[in-house]
Amino acid sequence: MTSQRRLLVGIMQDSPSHLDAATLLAIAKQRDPRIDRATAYRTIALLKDRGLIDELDLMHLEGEKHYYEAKTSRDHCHMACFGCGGIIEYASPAFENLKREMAKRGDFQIRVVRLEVGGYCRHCARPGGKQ
Amino acid sequence: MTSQRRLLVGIMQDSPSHLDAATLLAIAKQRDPRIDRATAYRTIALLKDRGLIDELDLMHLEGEKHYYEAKTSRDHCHMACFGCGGIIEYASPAFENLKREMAKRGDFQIRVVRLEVGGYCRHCARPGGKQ
DNA sequence: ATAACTGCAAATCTTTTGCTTACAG
DNA sequence: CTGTAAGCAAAAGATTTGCAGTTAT
Repeated sequence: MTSQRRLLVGIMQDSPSHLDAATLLAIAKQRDPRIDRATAYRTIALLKDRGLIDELDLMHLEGEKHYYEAKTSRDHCHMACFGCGGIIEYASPAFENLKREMAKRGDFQIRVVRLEVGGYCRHCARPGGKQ
Repeated sequence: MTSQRRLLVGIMQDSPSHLDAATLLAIAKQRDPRIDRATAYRTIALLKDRGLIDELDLMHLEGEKHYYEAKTSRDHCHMACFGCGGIIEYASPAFENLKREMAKRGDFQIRVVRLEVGGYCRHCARPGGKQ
């Protein structure tokens, strides 16, 4: 792995939030101004292929871009609030069970799982809305 | 709902497969040649807001476009095969349970759920790959 | 009337590609 | 050496927007 790739992976691991390609590139440029967009995108594609990062859409809350996060040991889902734009991560045994069930009953070799939920968080909850 | 919207919804309901915006537009144009791209996109956005259709990415198997399907009574997940490009739909009580659990334990009013899985189907299964 | 919908053309935004030079094993 | 990676500039693809004219309530 080259230094540029290490740099990009490091940024993703360090970041507390989910970064889109443009933001990731901007941060990388602070440390090495000549990193190019193409390099960022090519590296992202490569890391995604190797299963080192996950790609998210976060319900396209702000445009069509994608977000990335370093893969963690435990898969988790993302709940995106249409009210405040916040992202809540959620992991549970029930999610693991569902994955196992899909792999087995669906006879499918799972490589990537993406579970995203859109709605309203505790603070933005709508009085009327139940589900 | 205007006639154009009815037309677009009708196409989505009738289609056995998942349509992207461009294909949807092409089909609609066969019936009414002056429907414009903008109308298709605006209608899609509106239907999505009202919860009448679901938007899918299908793991971006062929580019960054989105796919749409008329909302069904039962949420289901989509398994996209990296080998043959096929899409398998999968619904199960375990999925429903997970949704309930997320809403309750995460204290979240769910409006949209999108569960997409990428990997290899029965026919494209890789000898070595287990998960 | 008043508000919502449409077509058309142009713009925007994100991501990808071709090509040449620079590096790493 | 030989293949892979990086920079640069231009292209491609999907979706959105401004505006003027049309339709529906």
